[in-house]
Amino acid sequence: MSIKRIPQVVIQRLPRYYRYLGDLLSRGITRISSGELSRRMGVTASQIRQDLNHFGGFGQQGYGYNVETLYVEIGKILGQDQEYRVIIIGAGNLGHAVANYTNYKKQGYRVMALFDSNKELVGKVVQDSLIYSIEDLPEYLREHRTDIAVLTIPKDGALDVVETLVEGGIQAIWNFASVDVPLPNSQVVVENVHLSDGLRVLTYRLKELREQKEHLQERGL
Amino acid sequence: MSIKRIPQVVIQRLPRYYRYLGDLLSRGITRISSGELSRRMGVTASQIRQDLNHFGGFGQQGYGYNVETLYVEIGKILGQDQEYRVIIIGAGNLGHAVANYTNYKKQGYRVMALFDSNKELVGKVVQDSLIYSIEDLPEYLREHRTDIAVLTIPKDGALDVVETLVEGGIQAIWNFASVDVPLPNSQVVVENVHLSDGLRVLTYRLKELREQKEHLQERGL
DNA sequence: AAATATATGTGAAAAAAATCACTATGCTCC
DNA sequence: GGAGCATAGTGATTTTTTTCACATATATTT
Repeated sequence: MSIKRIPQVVIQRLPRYYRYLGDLLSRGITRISSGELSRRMGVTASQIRQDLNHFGGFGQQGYGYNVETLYVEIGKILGQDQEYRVIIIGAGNLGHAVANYTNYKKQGYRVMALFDSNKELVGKVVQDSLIYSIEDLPEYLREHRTDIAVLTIPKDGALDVVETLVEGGIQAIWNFASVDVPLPNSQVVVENVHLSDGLRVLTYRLKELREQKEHLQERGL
Repeated sequence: MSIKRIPQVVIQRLPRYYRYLGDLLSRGITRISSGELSRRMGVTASQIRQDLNHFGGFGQQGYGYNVETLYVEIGKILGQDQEYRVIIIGAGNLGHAVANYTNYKKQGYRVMALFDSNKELVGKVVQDSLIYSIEDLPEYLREHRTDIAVLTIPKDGALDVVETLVEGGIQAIWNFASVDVPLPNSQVVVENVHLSDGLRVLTYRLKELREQKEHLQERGL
């Protein structure tokens, strides 16, 4: 109902709700209350209700939420009611992993092609998709409508590839190259993934945990 | 100086500062001001200064920050002054990718072994590390001090493996299995990675972008 | 059919995070 | 070595996010 902008933090929480609801759905659970969902997810019920309310009332007082309805509605918000054509630039292990992962269980993403600069890989097939030479990318983009490009290449060539992609009309880039891709212009959206960031946060918390332990030991516990 | 707890959001931003500083360092830039760094990173200078101040004054008025000092200091905060022994559970594409990625350029992480349930992979070598049978995991853990376990397996067996890991004394789990691992107890830290969450946020923003475009077209622009 | 229990939606309050704006310090250049 | 400039550190303010708490609506039970 509201014209008010949806806060970014809320958007970032939606995929997690979506996962949990999908899980409930596959287990045959048809109804869920914010309280029960909050217990399972480890967040507050209040936050769940407030988040969902940004998009309108999906629930019913005294009853809760219908799992399927809520799942579908959040899916729509996230754009999961459409199919996206995906290409993957970089057919190394990570490219393969993403190809597997993305095609998995028909989630609305279709990997159409992979590209690599290694001539030995060109012509091979991954998950029903062909690996092309990176040199064929401009031509491919001219001939095939493509929604999302995934970058699973080392950082060195990454920004050049981005230029090619943007010139070829790509509107969304999922970037795993270890370099931040700045927004080339307002006609493109970019999601920069830095796996190592998560690993470093983990290390921080491990350090913290160990320090805590030491403190306890010092006090003879 | 402070005993005050560091906000989680600040911790999550540190790895990004760390990356940018590492990049500056490798390009021979020895000094940087919060203003200049803010321009490069696309955040406010104020936020940078405030974030860093949680850990004490690393800068100097009228000069800025010494890139190397700041890099090293943030590294220490993140626990990058130590080496971590890593094992990878799941030697598929993602496991391989993480093995490559984690060992890269001697970043303080050493991949010691991989484990897989596929007998055909057992005995092979990835990045100087041997692939073991998953059945050997308990024994391995008894004999080798290990800091971090990475889970790159499908979600089905994931929680069982976590149990084995925790019983074996693992304190940190970096989980790529498509299921949230709840904190088994307060002696373990877990970082759940859901690649698809980022993809869905990207899709949301792509949808938004396209809707915006449509609106503009309707108004004849 | 009434009574009771449940659980949403939401305005208000509280807490957290980000930004502002200024002070004081040390650098740089003349 | 002094003047002016640049910039960190930081208290105050603003904005954003989260949580609280309750009125209302629906379901369920007796």
